[in-house]
Amino acid sequence: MILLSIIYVLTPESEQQLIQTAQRLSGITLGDLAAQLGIAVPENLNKEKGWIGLLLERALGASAGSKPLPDFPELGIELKTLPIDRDAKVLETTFVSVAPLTGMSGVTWQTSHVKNKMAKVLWVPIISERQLPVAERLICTPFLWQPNPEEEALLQADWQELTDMIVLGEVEKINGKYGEVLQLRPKAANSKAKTKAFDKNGRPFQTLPRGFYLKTGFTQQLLNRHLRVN
DNA sequence: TACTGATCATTT
DNA sequence: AAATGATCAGTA
Repeated sequence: MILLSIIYVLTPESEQQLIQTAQRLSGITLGDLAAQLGIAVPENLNKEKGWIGLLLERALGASAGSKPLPDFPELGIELKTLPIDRDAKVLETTFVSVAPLTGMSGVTWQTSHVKNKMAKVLWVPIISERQLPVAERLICTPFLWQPNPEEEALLQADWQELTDMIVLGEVEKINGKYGEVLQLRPKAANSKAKTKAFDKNGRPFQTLPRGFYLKTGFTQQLLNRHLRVN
């Protein structure tokens, strides 16, 4: 008798189906998953930092490519892997979206990329300690999250503060310390990458592209809630 | 050891 | 160049 593959290669047709498939991945290693998908596992992630995210996208049937859409457009769900250690401590910040530095007149929280990306997220925690070989890293129980009013208020406040600074031409004054739960940091190929922004006199200049990231304390709380529930 | 700034691959 | 997927790694 042949075991049914736990791998889902077609796009899920419902939220429940997606969650069910994700749940069936929990408890298996990245090496096992990659083998079933016929994908080679890198020695480390130095040159393939997004490898785990792409692996999970394929396993769950996310729409391929780098389109400006949620991973599961029909379901309005974004997929995020969450690196944790064996004690369920979050190890990294979570990239949300690139930060527009121009053409933001009229942009509000309601229409922001941050709000829309974080509207509904399927989090897949991965025990991903650096010392652990990539193939041995372990997929944990996924959970679907929608920001509650308090969480959304936190995100909105930080987004507003950071966006206001950008609009005022103070983007280069921003560092990772700003924001309680959401920060603005470089998001680029290297420190020489440039994109257009405006200075405080409204004059265009070239600066490092930035992105919004969720701080680890925030994602840690989301995870803790679900650990208590489960 | 936590955190911020730097960096890597791929696709459009 | 900008979007997708993130983690690396030096230093405070």
